[in-house]
Amino acid sequence: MALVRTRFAPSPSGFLHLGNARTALFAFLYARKTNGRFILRIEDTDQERLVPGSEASIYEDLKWLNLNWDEGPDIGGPLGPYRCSERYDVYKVQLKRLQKATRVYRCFCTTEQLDQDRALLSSQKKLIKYVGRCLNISDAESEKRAATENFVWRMHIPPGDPVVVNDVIRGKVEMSRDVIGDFVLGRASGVPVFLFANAIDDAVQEMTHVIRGEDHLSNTFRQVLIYQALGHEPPVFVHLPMIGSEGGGKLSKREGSLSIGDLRKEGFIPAGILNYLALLGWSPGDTAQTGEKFSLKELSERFDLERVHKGRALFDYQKLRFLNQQHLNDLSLEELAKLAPPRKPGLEGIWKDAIALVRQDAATLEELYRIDAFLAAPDLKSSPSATTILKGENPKKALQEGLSLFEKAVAGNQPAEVALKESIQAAGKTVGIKGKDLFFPFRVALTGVEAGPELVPLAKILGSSEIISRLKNAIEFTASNT
RNA sequence: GUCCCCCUCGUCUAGCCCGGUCCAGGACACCUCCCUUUCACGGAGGUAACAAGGGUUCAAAUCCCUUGGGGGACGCCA
Repeated sequence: MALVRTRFAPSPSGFLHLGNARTALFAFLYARKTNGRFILRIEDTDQERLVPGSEASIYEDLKWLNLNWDEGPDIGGPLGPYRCSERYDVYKVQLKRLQKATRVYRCFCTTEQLDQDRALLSSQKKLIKYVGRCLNISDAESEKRAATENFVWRMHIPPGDPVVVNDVIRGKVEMSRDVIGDFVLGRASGVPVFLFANAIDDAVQEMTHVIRGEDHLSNTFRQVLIYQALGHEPPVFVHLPMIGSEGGGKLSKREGSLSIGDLRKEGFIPAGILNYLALLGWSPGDTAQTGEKFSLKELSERFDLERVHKGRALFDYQKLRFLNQQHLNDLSLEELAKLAPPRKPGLEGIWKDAIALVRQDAATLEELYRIDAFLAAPDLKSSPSATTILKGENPKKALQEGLSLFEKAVAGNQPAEVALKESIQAAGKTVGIKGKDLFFPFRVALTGVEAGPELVPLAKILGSSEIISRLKNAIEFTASNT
């Protein structure tokens, strides 16, 4: 079997989104699985929609995800260039070939005319396609008008057998020729439209598998017609189901958090995102036995096109979080600290110990920074927990007793964490309280809240003088909190 | 409107091709309990689905048809 070549062909008109990223992932996985090649091609034929910087950000996001390509605009390759805007001469040559093989004619219709045509057809509840106004203009007249008028090249589709697309996921799909209108291949300037450039590039760059979103399925019939006219064997088509948003609608740009860049900012890591994405529309089939956690390497080994779903899948933030957490658990404290370094000065020395206290809770790197709230002294006045817990005689007495015991203990060179634990227990005995009645006042006094990391390890990080200061503050607070 | 595609728990899915082992299995979320002097983590349970209706068959989630619902396409966007 020939070497598998798959490609990811984004247009540099925005950032890499989840849907795109999954398409890239599947193309990548299939190439890796088959020891083939994964190619990146930038489809920048529409200069108007080009967003400066987006090409660079696509590279960055793909690299961050570890979806590395074997050929591409930045690294070159044997069948380049890999940026459509640098391939206009290729399209011109192929357009000439196509003109010899089939009817390709100039269309002088204006945008306004075409809009009117479509509006009319729509109101008549008819099939919307090109009405064929310019189809019968003679070659001589066409030539003449081309000198002064703007035009596009259209490929004529005469009646004939239905066009067949063999799709790995959907099977054999047919479309009648008469619903396919004469479509545009390119502008007078030589700039092709997507449909044409894309088909040509896939053919010329010897792609064996075209893996892309289902939204391209209806384009595929036109592209097959181009392949047939040119005498190219069409690639194997793989149209992936779409991803829908949590509410069931489109996964659109308005859901800003769904771009890879934003997910990265939210503290998701590549392994988690990739794992989640792979399971969106595909399943290895035996997850009841194996579980659902897979590394990129495992995915590369297990992936297959046959098990890709037909129906669309809805994005589920919770599950993304869950899988991200699973992969976060694999990271050592060193790695975590490197990926999520302290944001406040002076924390470098204790940072690893600090994040160790919250890593169990954290589904994202960002959630590691919850520890910051405990590292800073609490503002008891604005804490609802302090107002309710640090009330009455017992908590006050316990804190006072605890503080004095703690001060003695640390003066005797006892480590802060040991001193705190023993002081709390001793204070409880003296005052005659235990359990939550005893520990909650101390927890709230030290952190301001009732829920948080374990107190004793936290004490070790905070150090004795900080604890003393917080306890004093809390005692002071109890006096005013009546 | 026309064409194409799709439809198993709330969500992701296994099973469907090759009907019986499925009064449908797993995971996320949710609920309960255990662990825990907090929250979480972890552990043990639980609620919850074959879109509907017709066929075919001894037997249908699995095969066929119809209806319904959803998505995509119909650009000098990709």
